[in-house]
Amino acid sequence: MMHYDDPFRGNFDSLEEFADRISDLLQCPITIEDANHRLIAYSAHDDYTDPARTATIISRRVPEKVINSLWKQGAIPALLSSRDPVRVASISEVGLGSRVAVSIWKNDEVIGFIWALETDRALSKEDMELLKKAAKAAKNKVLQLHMRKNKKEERVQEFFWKLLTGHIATEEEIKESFKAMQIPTAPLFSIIVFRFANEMTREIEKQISYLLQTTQQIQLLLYTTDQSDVILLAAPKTANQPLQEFNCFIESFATKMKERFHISSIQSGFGGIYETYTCIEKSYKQALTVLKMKEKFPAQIHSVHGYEQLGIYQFFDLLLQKKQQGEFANSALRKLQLYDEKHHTDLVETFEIFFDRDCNVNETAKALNIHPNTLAYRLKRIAEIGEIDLHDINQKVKLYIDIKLAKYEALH
Amino acid sequence: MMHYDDPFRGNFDSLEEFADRISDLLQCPITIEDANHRLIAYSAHDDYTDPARTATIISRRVPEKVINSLWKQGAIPALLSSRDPVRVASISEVGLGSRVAVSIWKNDEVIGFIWALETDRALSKEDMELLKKAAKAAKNKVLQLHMRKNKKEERVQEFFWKLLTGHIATEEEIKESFKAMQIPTAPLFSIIVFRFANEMTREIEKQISYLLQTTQQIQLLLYTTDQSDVILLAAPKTANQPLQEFNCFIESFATKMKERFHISSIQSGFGGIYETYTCIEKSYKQALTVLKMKEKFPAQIHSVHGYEQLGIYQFFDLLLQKKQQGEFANSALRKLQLYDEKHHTDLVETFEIFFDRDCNVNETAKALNIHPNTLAYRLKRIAEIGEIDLHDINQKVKLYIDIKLAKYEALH
DNA sequence: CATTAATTTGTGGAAATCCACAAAATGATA
DNA sequence: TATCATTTTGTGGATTTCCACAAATTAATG
Repeated sequence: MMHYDDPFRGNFDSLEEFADRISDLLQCPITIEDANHRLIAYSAHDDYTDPARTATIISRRVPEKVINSLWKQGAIPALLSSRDPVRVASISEVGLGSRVAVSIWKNDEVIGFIWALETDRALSKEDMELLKKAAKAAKNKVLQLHMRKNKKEERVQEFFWKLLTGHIATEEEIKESFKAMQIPTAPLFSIIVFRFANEMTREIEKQISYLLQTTQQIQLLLYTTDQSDVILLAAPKTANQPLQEFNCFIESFATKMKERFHISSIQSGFGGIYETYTCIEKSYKQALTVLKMKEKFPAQIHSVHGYEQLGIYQFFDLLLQKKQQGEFANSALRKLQLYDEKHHTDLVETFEIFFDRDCNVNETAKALNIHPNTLAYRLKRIAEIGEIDLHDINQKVKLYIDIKLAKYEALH
Repeated sequence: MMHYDDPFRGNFDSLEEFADRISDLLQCPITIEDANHRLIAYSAHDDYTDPARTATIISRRVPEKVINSLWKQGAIPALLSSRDPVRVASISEVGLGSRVAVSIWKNDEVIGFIWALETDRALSKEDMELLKKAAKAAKNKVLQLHMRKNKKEERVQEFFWKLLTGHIATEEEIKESFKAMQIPTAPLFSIIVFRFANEMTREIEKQISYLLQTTQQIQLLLYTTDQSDVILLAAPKTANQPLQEFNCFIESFATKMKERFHISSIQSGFGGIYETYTCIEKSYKQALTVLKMKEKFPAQIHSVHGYEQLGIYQFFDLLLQKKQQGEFANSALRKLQLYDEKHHTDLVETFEIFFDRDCNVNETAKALNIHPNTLAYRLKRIAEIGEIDLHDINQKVKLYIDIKLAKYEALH
């Protein structure tokens, strides 16, 4: 094998040609990916590749389970923190053979990776050095793609915000724009919003973007950020159980953010699942409603992400408006509140928890740390003082909603 | 028809002559009233007038029920706020044909009205302009009368309608009027509405009036009728149990009407109980809401008269609006409805009755004429098919409300 | 501080609910 | 018509709830 000072000096028409060159020099299959593990180029003269590489080439991106393994096992973190080649042991569970990888850098940012599969021999020190040089040489080629994508992204982002704010009126106009920007369409979709505890740094944003681009649980159509919110237009993979798919995706996203980046306390919500694009604004608003309600009623609905699962809290904004106009007086609640204040009792809270627990005496007593008979006594008093019939579901539900509504109002 | 610059330039000996002049120009019957709808003058050359006009001329005042209709329908408010002619669609219930009216102004005060009946043709733009000129020309003549009668009290019924339609803005103004008309005031009050099955005859109206005047269960402040409704402004005798007092009064009123006059099937409702008179309009609307809800949900709330006792049905109008905008999708309900339709089952109804009966298994089973175990089985199926947790009160309440709301929508 | 009312906890038995299982009835389908 | 899945009804026993009563504790008041 000959070693020039710079074996990649020449001009290459395409990255494919470049990949083939590396492959020739190292005598092993080469794959080049962008920062989001999308396939950019691969060498063609190879007679053996492992299942992971095959799948990557077929789907033009690295399979999610492979990415996950590489994260867990530490390869990707290493590549993101060092400019030196990294050897990756084989991971048979995901069909990944032993390989060496190096990251492609532009200033302080990773913009891609080169992978060299060790088919029949381990790469030597010199080979590793060569690979490192290759990464440097690939920089400009990859950068061009990167730049192009960035420019396109900006246009797309603006378009997305138009959708979110309802500034494109007709379905056709939207569909045309989707086509023009080569955004895939989907029969069903919803807006997902992730809300972080703090405003995101450039760094975190990149990591989130990475996670989203590489997920395969849902189909990501569009994506943008707004201060501490990450907003997605996402489609379920199948039309069968969209709610569950979204929920799974959200859960796993939160888990990954925690595991990989130690970012926890992410709140999330998604709006209604629609089939017409003019509903995007509505879905976005509903997603925001979910987040708002989670903030106000963390105990009741922390495990809920979908607008539909909000249940009665869906219409609390509406009710609050009316309530503040002086409608919906509830003298039962007023009497109970008065009594509570005067006698330092907790009748209102007792009823609230009682109803929260599906009117189950034992559970409620446990939750309140009181004897079941005490609860029975209190319920009797609630009926007397509030002059309500605790077997009349209408009265009960109204009182419950009014209690929650009062809480909601107080937190406003 | 000739159009002078001012066709009313000449001097008229009387307003009758003036009315005839307008009638000649517009080729339609003309009536001139003062601000209190007392007849001042009318044209004589007409061969057709509608019942409302006939009655007005005979009694020298516009019949109460006609005034009431005009308030409710918005014609009088429009005339009081604009100097332009207003077209009033015919109101057949009170024998009022289509007409155009214009108000007569002195500075910022309305001192009278001119009515032009559209007997066989609609008035043109030019005719309307002419009418407006006539109103200006009539000012001085009417003013003379107005001055003479200025001190005379406004008629009570019209005042009541102003209150009911929210056309008196300030509390003080209302209080002054109460004093001026020697209507007693009360610290608390509400609007009660009785709705009869048919429009009331003069005879029945007299009997009702008698019953109301002589009751001592509540204090009757004001009283009017509107087609088949009797509308009261009533105050409780004591501030202690106003709700109960109203309920008792309503029950006993219904009983008496039945016993003495064999009139049954009276629906009744009363609005919120307030202490400021500016809430009269609100209380009236709430009373009407009670009646509307009783009509739609007779089984649930037939024994309820007060708005507060409506419970969750208070906000059904609000929710329906949102529902029709495509919010509040409930996939659980959709699945259950689908299943019911496909398999001729009654899962939705089962859940509805179950929740109606406070989730009591035995009672529900009895109500549905099924074995308690059958109910248990159905509930299990409801949980499975609707994918809901029957111990999650939020999901249950939401499903219940959505079922009732769907019923409400269907009845609309 | 004594008294009284209101609240909490404890006990036990009647009533109900819940649950598992089985048998019977019904309905759809081929 | 036979077959299979679904639905309804029945039975019995473990568990829970409901209710009445009583004792103990706490709070409020003069």
